[in-house]
Amino acid sequence: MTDPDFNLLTALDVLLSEKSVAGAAKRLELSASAMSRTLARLRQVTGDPLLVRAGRKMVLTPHAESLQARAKNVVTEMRAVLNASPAPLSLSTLEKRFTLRTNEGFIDVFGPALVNAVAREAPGVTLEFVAKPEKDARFLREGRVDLEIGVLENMGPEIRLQALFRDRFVAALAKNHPLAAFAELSREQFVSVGHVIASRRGAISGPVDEALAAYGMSRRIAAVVPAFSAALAVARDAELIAVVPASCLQSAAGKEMIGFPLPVSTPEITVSQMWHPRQEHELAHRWLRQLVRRECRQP
DNA sequence: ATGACTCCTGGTCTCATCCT
DNA sequence: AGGATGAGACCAGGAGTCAT
Repeated sequence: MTDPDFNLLTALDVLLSEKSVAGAAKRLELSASAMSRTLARLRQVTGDPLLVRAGRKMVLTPHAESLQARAKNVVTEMRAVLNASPAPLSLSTLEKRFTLRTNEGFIDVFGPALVNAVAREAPGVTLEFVAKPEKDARFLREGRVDLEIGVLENMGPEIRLQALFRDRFVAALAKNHPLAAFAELSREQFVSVGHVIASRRGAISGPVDEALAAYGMSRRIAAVVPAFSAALAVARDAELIAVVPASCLQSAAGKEMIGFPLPVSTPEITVSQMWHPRQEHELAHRWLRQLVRRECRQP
């Protein structure tokens, strides 16, 4: 059995990302005709047209879309294997943009410290924080995100993971709330006040409600908001309780609140940073991971 | 070991076709 | 009409084979 031509992988990666024979040819410094012939060989090897006409443009077939992320990974790995001694990392001259996918609560608490640390160590680096409406490993797989930060949940077996800190939920009240004068909150006090909860998907029941149900109790949900920062702001001005991770109390909104241990038991959460294996040995990415770990020590 | 030969791969050039 | 794509013709260079 003969191996396929592995040079085709590079061409496949560029063709799928450019979605154009001419564009891929330009990027690989080939003629359009040569690129066209390469595409023909790829079609023969894969048994799929890969790129098909759609008016003046070309579009990917479903099979090509399914190959896109894998091809990119393989090419990156291949380059890493063949470049045994990468150039040393120079932080002072490093020009790079890292995309971090995380929730806004993390940005509120750790964003400023991370940005300051990056500015000190690598002034040419830009941190781009993007919203995380749902957990999905696709963004890491497809290389659209460099780091994902949050609580691990079905991210896929290949995703690399490093715990940053452990966190627990607390009941946050405005400092001028009548219950704020107490040393701790009883379960009765906890359910005597309306609650505002943060839920990306609009779910209004969680571990706290399950724990309360064990005592035959329930709380009144007065509002559901999409983010912990919004929950704190609403709780502060509407005399509600917001159940948020303790780390959120370090944010600007959180500093105006008092956090009480929950009167019911809920599991701790571990906040981790996650990345794709192709970034494992990349020096700049390794530096970023170390920086995030350092700046996110137990809040 | 070396040179001649053959085959294959991948390049350019050119032109036809398709689409806006 | 003009741009993008694809395919055929042709050429150059590398790799393998074989005789010397």
